[in-house]
Amino acid sequence: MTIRLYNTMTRKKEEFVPREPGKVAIYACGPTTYNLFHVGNARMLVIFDTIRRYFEYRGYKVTYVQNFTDIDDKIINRAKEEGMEALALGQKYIEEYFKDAEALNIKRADIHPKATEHIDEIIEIIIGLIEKGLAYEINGDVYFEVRKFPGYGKLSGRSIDDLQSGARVNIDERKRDPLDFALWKSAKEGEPFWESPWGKGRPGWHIECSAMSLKYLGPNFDIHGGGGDLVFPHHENELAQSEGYMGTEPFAKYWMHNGFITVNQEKMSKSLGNFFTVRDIIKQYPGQVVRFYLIGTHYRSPLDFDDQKLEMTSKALERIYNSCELIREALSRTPESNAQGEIEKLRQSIITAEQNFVEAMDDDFNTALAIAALFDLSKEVNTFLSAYQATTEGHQVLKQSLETFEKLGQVLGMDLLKREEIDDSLVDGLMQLIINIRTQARQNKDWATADKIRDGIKELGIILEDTAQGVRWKKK
RNA sequence: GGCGGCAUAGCCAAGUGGUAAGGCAGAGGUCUGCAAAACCUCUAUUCCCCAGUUCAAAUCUGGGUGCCGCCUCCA
Repeated sequence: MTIRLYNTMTRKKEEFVPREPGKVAIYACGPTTYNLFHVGNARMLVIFDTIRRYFEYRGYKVTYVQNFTDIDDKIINRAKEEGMEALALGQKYIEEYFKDAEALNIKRADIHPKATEHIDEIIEIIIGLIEKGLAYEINGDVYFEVRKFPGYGKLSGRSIDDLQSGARVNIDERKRDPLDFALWKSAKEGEPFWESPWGKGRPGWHIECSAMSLKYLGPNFDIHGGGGDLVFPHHENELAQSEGYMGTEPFAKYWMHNGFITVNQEKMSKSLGNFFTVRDIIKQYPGQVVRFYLIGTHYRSPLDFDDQKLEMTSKALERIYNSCELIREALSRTPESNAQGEIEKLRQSIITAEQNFVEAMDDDFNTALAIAALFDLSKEVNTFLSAYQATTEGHQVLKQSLETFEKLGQVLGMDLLKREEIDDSLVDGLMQLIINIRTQARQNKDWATADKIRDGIKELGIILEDTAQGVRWKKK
């Protein structure tokens, strides 16, 4: 079985054949660091993190690079508003980035390069492009000449003429073609700058990613990813520069793009202002719920965001948490070696679950289907448990199912063995007290008091469960 | 104007030729002091509409309708 993935370049699912056997080199365009990131950004981050985890699970040695664009117009403007240095602002939001990423269980990339730390490499590529006649300088600005690169438009599936007919605004008379884009921008008064052969200035957006991906992954690396809105112009331009500079193709073997998060069916974006930051959402929902929600839909489909859906996701996830908890409770019982029941069936279910999981993920990372395999296993486990007499052999297979939940969960970046709660030690303490009082009442068969307590705290959003192993409580 | 995507139950969502996964919500039952959790059963004769290809279509083709994205910074 091999992994198949959808390549934006060919608009088809293709079999994944790595550049080097057993290794995968992935580059994903990360966010511009002028703000806290929102759910839309989170989707891209979680998806590529999951893809990376899956390759690792399948035994590949992965090199995952995710950059930060830490210098550009938006950062400069934002810095002015906040009265900060542009570079310091970029750095600040990089730090904030890691806090939210951690909440979503997004692993650190192997390398997190920053644009501002690769100015030399960028300049070197621009020089090369000018030498090859693919770029030209005008008064300290350097532009890439799209007409000189024959393949321009191949990624986004458009011709230069199509693009021009729909071009909106902003025709710079100095450019040879309206679609020519900046490789180097001369610095205006008060802007941060670096020295270059064309004077003081800073790099254009697209060239940064060419420089960083080529530096860390080399030519013809495996997967280049990002949000669907980067296909044009960002990735198209990046491709043109990189292949033009290298003189070989392809720059990247597979291009992967995720669909957008929408709000009321409209794309969530910083520019529309209809965004929710991860920082805000995780005040109400654990990061694991947010992540589970993000991978509950295939990565190329649009995903509409609202509270109700997080609520549903939270309930669904609860099902798996419950299963794992039931297993652990069962395991805490002392096994008596006797009858064997449905052990073989459960053992088979574990194998089937993992097979289905792999099959789903192999098919263009179908996380939604992969999750269904976990639900199936959850059901099998619960069924097994409902008539379980603790046995040594039974314990063994239960342990195995628990390990499967853990392992496959981790591939998705989920810790299924631990229900994540928003911590609150005061509530924990109070709950212990309340449960003790209620238990006392129940022992006295004072059902009225017991029910009054249970109904009362339910109003407050806490559910009590009386189980054979004791009282459990959880937030609704 | 150009390019691309999507349309599956009350809701979310898989499914690219073989007769509709999974989750949430809902109904009934088992269990329980009563609940909850868990388990069992049920909940789309049908996949936006119309034609066509085929023994066979949610899946392929043509034509509609509706929604969305890209063509400007955006994951």
